[in-house]
Amino acid sequence: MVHLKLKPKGSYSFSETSRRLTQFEKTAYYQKGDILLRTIRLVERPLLLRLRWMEEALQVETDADLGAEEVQMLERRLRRMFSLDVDLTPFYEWIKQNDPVLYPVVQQRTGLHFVLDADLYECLMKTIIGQQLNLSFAATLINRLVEIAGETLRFDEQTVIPVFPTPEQVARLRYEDLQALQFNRRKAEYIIDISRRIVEGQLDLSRLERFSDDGVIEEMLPLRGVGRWTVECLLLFGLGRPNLLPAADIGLRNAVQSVYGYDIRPGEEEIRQLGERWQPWRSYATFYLWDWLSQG
DNA sequence: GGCCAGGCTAGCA
DNA sequence: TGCTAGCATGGC
Repeated sequence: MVHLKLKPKGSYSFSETSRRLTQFEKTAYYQKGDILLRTIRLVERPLLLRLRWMEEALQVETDADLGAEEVQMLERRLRRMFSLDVDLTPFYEWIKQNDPVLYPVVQQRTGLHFVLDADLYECLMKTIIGQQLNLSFAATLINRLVEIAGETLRFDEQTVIPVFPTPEQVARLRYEDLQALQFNRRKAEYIIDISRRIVEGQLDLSRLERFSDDGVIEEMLPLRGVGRWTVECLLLFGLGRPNLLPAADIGLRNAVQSVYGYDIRPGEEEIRQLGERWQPWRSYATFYLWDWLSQG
């Protein structure tokens, strides 16, 4: 058994951060009392993690038998997933000085951090599925894909937790399998075709870590099913880039309209202009506005 | 019932 | 180069 105790840098609110995972996203995380269950793959190997917040740290347990190197790898992965090394103090100071309208929205959520997906493949698949759908239906479809293609790990007698499928597992599906789950034909093709490209070695997502934001956009945009918004989500929820502004996103535009009191919904260009004052924290400004939107 | 969802592609001018 | 129908369904 492995037990990690991961302390965050700066002010970190686990209740704010995890609230989104169980109430809002409704995929990947499962609540068992005060424990949060999550499966991830550590070098292909599926692990069931038990997470909880105690003594101002993220406490992580798994029954898996891991070597010292794997434990280190797991620790790095989790620090990154939960943004434990992102100190938001300068962000709060910056918004206080530069954006009095956004400041109350930010202040209400002090300590709220991004939770990244477990890996880039999972993030890409979820984002493509979520294109243009309302979030609850998107979650339904994601759960159906996980169920049809992935394996499961057992937590206790009654509780079995699914593991997000590998590209190999999704590549084996037929388009019709996903259509039967109420995916539209084209979305079924995007998901399976991209998975097959990864399996065949034509697409290597791990290379993206080293690219600039624009480099990632340039690399990913030619893929069928991947538009600008999808890459922006990959940069936010897969790579954790801090200064990304998905200016065309309908949710961000709606939130800006309400918070800043615009008569009509602002366009992409207006969002870009407004976003200038959030530099170099545009990802977190966006994230807090999204959260404001889903919370009211 | 109608319109909109944290879009994207293909087809057309 | 720029515009738009169609997608598959849930939620309001």
